[in-house]
Amino acid sequence: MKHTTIKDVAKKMGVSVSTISRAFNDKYDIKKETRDRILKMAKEMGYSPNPIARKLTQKRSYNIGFVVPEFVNSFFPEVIIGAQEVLLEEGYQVLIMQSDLSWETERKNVKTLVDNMVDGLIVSLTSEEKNNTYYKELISSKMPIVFFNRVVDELSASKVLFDDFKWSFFATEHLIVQGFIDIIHITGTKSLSLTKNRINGFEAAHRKHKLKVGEVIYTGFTTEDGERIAESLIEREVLPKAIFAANDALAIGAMHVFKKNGYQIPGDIAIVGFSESRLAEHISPPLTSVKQPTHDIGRAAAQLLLDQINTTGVFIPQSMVLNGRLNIRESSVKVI
Amino acid sequence: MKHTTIKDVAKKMGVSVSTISRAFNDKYDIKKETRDRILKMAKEMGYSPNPIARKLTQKRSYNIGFVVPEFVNSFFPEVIIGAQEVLLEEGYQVLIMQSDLSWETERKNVKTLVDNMVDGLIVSLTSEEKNNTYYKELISSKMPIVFFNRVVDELSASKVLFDDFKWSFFATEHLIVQGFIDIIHITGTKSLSLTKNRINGFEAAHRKHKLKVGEVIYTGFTTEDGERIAESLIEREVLPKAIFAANDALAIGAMHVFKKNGYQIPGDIAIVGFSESRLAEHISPPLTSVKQPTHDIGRAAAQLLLDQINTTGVFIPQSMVLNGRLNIRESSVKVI
DNA sequence: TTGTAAGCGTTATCAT
DNA sequence: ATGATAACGCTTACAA
Repeated sequence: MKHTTIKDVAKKMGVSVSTISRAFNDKYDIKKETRDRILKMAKEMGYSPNPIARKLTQKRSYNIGFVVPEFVNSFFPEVIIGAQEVLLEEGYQVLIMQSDLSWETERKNVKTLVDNMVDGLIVSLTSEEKNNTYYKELISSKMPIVFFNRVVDELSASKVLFDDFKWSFFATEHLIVQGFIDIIHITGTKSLSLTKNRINGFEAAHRKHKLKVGEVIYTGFTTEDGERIAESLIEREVLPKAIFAANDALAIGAMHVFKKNGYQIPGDIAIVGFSESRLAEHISPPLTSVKQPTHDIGRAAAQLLLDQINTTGVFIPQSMVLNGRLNIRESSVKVI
Repeated sequence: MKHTTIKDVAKKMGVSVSTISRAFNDKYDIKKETRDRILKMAKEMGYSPNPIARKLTQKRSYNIGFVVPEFVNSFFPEVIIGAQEVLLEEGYQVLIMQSDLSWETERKNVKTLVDNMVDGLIVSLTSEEKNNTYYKELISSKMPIVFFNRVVDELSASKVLFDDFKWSFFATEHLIVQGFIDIIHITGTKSLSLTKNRINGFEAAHRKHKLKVGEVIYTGFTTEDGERIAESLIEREVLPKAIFAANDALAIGAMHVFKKNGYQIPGDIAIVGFSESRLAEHISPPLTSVKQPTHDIGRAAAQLLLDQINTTGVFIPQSMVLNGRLNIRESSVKVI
């Protein structure tokens, strides 16, 4: 089964290749009648323009590249689905690549996508330091690109953001209001600004309530990291009264260890997570967590990207901040 | 920042384009010395061959397409990561597309990937009926392709399988041995053969133990489906003693509803899941489930695909069946 | 309205 | 060992 080419169709119909081409690209003058005839014949012969060849002459590929640091947690898949909804609607296909938390892999992924001439990119960084000059060049080469979740200020591109400071503040304040003092914040990669913002929110809540600012412990972002920290906490003389974790995986890992060691949650220690995962309401006790609007983040990123793609003149990068919600569940509610 | 082309380099170095080309494709005769000189210069100028143009003349793209029905549950992401491990090693990039449980989207995804000239495809079907003739044509057009998880016998391609019958049998037998009789099996899409195989295993275990075969209830594969079924079960006069769910989402949904209505698990009703998810050991009570070797499924699929890609003569499709494990946890252990 | 032919960035065949 | 040039499948001035 050889691929039918434009020439085959042209020959068969006794017209020139350009006529065929025109039939497939509405913008040229072509008699409606002949166009219909060509399209019909093409369908019969199973012909459709080879996108590779098309890309070589044109600019557009109608493919969008989506690069995420990982996708085992449902956060990124949910964002992707949101983006895909609006992109498919507009006739774009979404090519997804995951970086396995490695900036080298991320770099390769972006390169592959760019080489494949995607019309735009939606990216969440693995690192906020490593690929910056690369992205700068990419941006100044006019590649439409939108960052989300893990972004860096320095890059002048559109961004979809979440107010980590604010929601971290609310989450912490919730614990304080419930009467838990002596709260520890466990968080992941130090260098990410979402980490910094969450820490700032954590501290601000303490200051507002005139409390001594709680300890911050750095680790990774996985369940295993949460377990490790909980174990080290248990070895201490006194346990904190509450833990505010920078994501649900961390919270769930810690919770697991505490329960295994006979501690009551929230009785002995209360727990709050962040970026609510699917597990939150199904684990025991149900986990209080900050819900990010994953779906909408994806949709917004896609929209911003389309705006940029469709802008002919100079494009001014936009930043959008989306709103969240604190879902209060049993894990953080003071038992009397 | 225009893209540097082969001509730019050729002109700059005063050699012909073919020499440059040769330098980048080892297989040609070229003096080592000049090749090194060219490669060095190319790097300086930031030149690398344009893969689009390359694809137009060659066959290979060194891209592999990966199509999954969904990826919110961690099953597919884990498989992808496994496959990516071996593929990246071999210099391939992995383009992922998700079909959103729609066979139309799946069809478009595969087409996009094929149009982009991927060297091979790894696919898990959304439906076992819908795209068959399409895949048949694809296969007979010599596109290397490996199916996994959701496959159809009819298609003669390599497959990575899991012995659903066997593990369903074991899971059911475990419940029987624990003393639970009156077991109900809830399962998803009727038309999938993995569904049928799991049902067969469920029934075979009953027959082996000379028990009346339990009821089978069809629904979808989501947490919400599990919740709905549990509710309808509660409305009945008598509750079954145990539930064997065809996946963890279903099990967890059902569990959630039972707990909310005050039923003890496993006291009032025992539960077993399938395709162990991350949640299994973190929910309460921890869920007994059949663990599939997700990682290895991915690796095996990738290996099979590479074998096919690297076979010059006729390729004989291979099928691999991977082994699982029944992780017994609290949710299915008889309380005395 | 349609055809001719140059060009997109490579690789591959044939000379030299 | 290297250079010229056709070819890959398509788009797009430019002509007709």
